[in-house]
Amino acid sequence: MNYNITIRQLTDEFEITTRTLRFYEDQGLLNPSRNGRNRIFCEGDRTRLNLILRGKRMGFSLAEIRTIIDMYEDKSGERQQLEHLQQKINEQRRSLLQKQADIVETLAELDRVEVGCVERVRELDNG
DNA sequence: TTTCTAACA
DNA sequence: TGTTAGAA
Repeated sequence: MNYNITIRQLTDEFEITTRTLRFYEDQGLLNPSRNGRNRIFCEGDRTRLNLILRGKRMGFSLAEIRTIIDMYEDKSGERQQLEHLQQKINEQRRSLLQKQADIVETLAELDRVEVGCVERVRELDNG
């Protein structure tokens, strides 16, 4: 039921590096138990890693992911946890849409400047 | 061989 | 997060 796996097995399974796992631990997203100095990961850690990776796919920062996961594991107040996650999702969506709009604007500016360049070159060629 | 910590051309 | 040196 409750198995222990090495850092290697976990990195192989999720295609990440040991450095990444240790980094997540440093950031407080993971806290595997220890066998002496070596890290021992259990099912809970594996589930947690899944949530971390999912959070990354949604574009959340590790700090945001940490708070979300901490709430997720806190059995009390599931409704509040879900509402918090929805709020973060909305913020993320708004942020991405804004970036998308900014890029569209920048692209349009590039087009305008390019048109100016083309016109000026024609002037030089003609006169 | 594997994992760990710590540090950074 | 990558890479790597040196230790356990």
